Amino acid sequence: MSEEKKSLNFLEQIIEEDLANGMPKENLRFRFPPEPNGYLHIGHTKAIGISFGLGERYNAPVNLRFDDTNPAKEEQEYVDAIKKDVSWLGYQWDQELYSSDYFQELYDWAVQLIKDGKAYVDSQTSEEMREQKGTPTEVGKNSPFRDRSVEENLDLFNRMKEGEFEEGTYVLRAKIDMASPNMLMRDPLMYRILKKAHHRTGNDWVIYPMYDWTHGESDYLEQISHSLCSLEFKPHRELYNWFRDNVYEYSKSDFPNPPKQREFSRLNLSYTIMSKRKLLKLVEEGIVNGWDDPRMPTISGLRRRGYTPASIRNFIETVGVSKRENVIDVALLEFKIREDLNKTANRVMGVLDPVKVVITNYPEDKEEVLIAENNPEDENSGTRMVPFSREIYIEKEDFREEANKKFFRLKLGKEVRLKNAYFITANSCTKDADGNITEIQCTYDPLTKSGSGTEESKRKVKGTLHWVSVKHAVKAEVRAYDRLFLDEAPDAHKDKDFMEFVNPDSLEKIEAFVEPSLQTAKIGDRFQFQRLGYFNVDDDSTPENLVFNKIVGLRDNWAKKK
RNA sequence: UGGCCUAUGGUGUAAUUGGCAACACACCGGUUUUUGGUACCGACAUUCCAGGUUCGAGUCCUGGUAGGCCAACCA
Repeated sequence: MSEEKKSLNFLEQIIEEDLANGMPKENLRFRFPPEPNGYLHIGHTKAIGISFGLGERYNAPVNLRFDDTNPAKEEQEYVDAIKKDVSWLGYQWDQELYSSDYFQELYDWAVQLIKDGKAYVDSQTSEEMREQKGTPTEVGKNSPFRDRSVEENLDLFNRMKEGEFEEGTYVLRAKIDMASPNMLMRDPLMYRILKKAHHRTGNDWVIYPMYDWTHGESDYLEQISHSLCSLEFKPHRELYNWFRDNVYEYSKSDFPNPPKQREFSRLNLSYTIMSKRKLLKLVEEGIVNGWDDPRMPTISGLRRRGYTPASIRNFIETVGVSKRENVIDVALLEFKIREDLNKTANRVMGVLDPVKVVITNYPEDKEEVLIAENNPEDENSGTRMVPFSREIYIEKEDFREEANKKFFRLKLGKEVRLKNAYFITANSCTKDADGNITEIQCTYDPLTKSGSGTEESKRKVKGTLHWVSVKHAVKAEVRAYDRLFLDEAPDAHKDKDFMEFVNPDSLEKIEAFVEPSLQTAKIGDRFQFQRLGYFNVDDDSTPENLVFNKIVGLRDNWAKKK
């Protein structure tokens, strides 16, 4: 057993240190805590991969906890989508939990804090409170209601809960320090009145706990050992600890293990955006056809596009974890799906931009069935039959009347190999009135049949073309995608809105011809269209109208040099 | 008139914690090839700057500089 020495990332180092300092391994417990207010995207996959990855590494449970404290933005639809996405990625959570499950417990602890003089009801407007809050460089001022008596606070808080007051009239605040250099410690809100139905608790509650109060205590109730989140929550850590330490005093016998929050940098991907709010805008404005549009960086979009869970997990793994701002080149993601599909996707032939080739010395009515290897990378993938006849389609760009030596494809007087078939030589071509080539006349060498073992079939030629027999071709719609944004970092411009960089030509619908074996392809099946790229069968596809998505093109050194 | 965080090739992550800067992607060049794919080989860095400690510094110290986050009854 050769142990590959893999260096630990900083989170693993923290855990190893805790373990070394006496934390029992059984205490390790993690969580992934999405708010069900949108669809998961590739950025979330990093957070998912970190916490679930740690769970796998240390054989520790990982909870899926929905952070559902804002009924105004959350919906069951999102809960369902998130569960589907996490499962699809191949992760199994220990318990499915909801912050809303803890509303009563949270309320009781809040009452306790009030009794201890550590929280108070404020009756100012949000504007007034904002003014008193100060700025990062100026200390804040105490609220005039900061010193209300415990009795009055208790009464008010209870009446808030009972629904006696309108939204915006009262809030519960933690009494900490209005002069703290950390804005979050300047008497943060714990509860606000929200008279909205919650997707799980319905109308049971009209006061809802805020993130900071909820999140840490949910971690605590679940006895999460390491609460991992992204960097922007770093300033929240002080408050996280304040709440945690105060509550700990009330309940350490029931919940002996205080959790700790640690932060890592979130994932950014070039040529796209990673903000639920902005992604929602693309959906709402019809820039894309929904959250699962194959151009979206959402998990559901990537899934529909044809990405495999393995490719995404590999991607996340090689991206790594650190605390510095980063932008990952989308080329790495593309590499990961090619790497996966190269080994697993069967090869087929499809012509996206066809021009007809007539093999003039091939008998009019003759048809033969050729044997084609499904996947040269996989011995067990077998072979399939591909029909051949006198008339075939090839790609327009695979023929030129004349071209230099660097052009390995078909040109007049030159011979190329047809993949799995024969060698052909172009003799002439016909054009329409505009000079477009409409047909190419070739002759074939009958002795060069692929797999026949003849000396002729082993001739070396520079070019091998993919093709589809005209008579047997199956029509299919191919959707080819370009990046959704033309700028490398569309939402990083201070002076420009990300919408300005939307690529108007990110979707191209192509009427293509594919080989007949694809007639029976099922939704989700992935193929390599030889020489073109990887494609999958889209959800819209039917046996009558096949629809393929282009997942990603093959690496193309020729295109680069042109 | 602040607090906190972060600086290693084009990108991202490493560096046995003070000992030959490594891996992957991208880019460039080559070999193989019935995919201009795959595979394989090669090229690609004065570790943000300036001082200091040390036989030895990406790592420690001092001082700068740059970038990020923090003023929602959002999470």
